[in-house]
Amino acid sequence: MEDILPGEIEKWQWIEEKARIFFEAHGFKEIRTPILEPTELFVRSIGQASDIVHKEMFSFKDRGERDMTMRPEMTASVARSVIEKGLLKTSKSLRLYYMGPMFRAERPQAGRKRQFHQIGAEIINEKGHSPDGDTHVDYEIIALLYRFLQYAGLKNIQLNLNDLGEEADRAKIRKSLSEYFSKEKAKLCKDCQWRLEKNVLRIFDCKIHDCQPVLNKAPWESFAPLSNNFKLITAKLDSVEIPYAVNRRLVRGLDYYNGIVFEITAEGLGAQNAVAGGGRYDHLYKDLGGSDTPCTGFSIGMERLLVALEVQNPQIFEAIKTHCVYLAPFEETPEVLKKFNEYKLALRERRIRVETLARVCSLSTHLKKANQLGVRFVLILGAKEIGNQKVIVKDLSKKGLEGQELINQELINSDINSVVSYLKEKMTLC
RNA sequence: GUGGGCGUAGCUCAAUUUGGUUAGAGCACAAGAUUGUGGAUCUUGGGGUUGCGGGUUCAAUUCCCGUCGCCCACCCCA
Repeated sequence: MEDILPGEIEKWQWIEEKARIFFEAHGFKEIRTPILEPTELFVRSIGQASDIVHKEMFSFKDRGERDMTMRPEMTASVARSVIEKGLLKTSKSLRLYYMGPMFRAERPQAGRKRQFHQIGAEIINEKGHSPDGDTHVDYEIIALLYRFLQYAGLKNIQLNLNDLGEEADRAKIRKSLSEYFSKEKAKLCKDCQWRLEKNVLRIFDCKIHDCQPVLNKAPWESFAPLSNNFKLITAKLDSVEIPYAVNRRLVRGLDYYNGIVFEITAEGLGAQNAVAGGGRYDHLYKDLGGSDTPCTGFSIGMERLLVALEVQNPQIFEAIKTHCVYLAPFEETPEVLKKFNEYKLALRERRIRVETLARVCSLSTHLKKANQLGVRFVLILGAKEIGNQKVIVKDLSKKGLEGQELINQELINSDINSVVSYLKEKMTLC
């Protein structure tokens, strides 16, 4: 588990702000639930046989001997909360988003932490408009995820889709797959033989070389051809030019998924290249004691998203620098010090971050300091400026005297708002 | 849960092969050269329980045992 320190936290604040703006604009409301839940919640939702439940949860008994678990994902917690608080009694459907820490006790690896963070969204009990039915909601959640990642600045987004089949057919599909793999059992690795007993779909995740021929020859298509709904969804994605690939071997490790599932991968993440994943889960609410509630949702790994963004474009977080002004008074006259304090106060009152050295020192020392602090703009203030009724705004991103501008100081005195808005405009332009 | 690798200054590493003086360097940090224009250079300075515990030895960063942590991959997921 990791500390997130100043210098790094700005990136997190940046992506969190983007997420809030984006999801609120799409009609989603934030939900926050406790990190601790009864273990039973995750066993019933994610599934007893899943890797997450049987070997990756931080679980313990509390003082009342209750079995508690630190949440390994958020969908089950959201469902629990919606059912418990009766949110669907006062509104027919819900659009919720969340962000926060999740916990899985795995062996660490590139792009994998035991405490990691997710941003996710769920569309709950929203029926699509006929004649497309629920497929419109599936399309919307996929498009939402895709557009958000674009908005965050991610490039080369690879979207993979699969259709796990309609509920009515699921038992049949599993049975058929089990029959097929049982015949080939001798050719499968130990893990796959275990999966055959516990959860046959997961066999498709196997990367062992010797298993591949058997997996590739699995007659998926004859048992579970792509449904009409799936075709409707891909047609919609085609129409808005969201590229995707159909991957019949994409199965997910959380048992509550049915119907369409999806995953997004990005480059630069090592072996753990999945940035986001999700899908339809129509039976979770009923399994947890609620009523029949069709749902779909996704979650994004924040650590992986930040890594991918930085790998693709190392300059992407530079913009964070611009929201700050350095004040450089370098002559110790009463007039300079008085002006210095006026500017400092005025800027801070307008919530512009101001950096400065506590003591008066040479201009070159000030500039050096401003540069170290990663500040973009410097307000230069000396006796000459006082005399000229001007102040110098220096843009450090430009070399030499190129990025300097003079502002009439009377303007600043008579209307501080105009100076602040001048600076704010400069900052947002960056 | 499985396999491999690594723990020495804030960071990246050297010294360990063959045990031997005060554990070094670069970067970063602090002060100055430098009181009107930054990222450079030079000088000086502060920084270490060599992951932790035990053992062998006159002597352990170095050898042995244990332990903890981290990294990479598998499994699986974000």
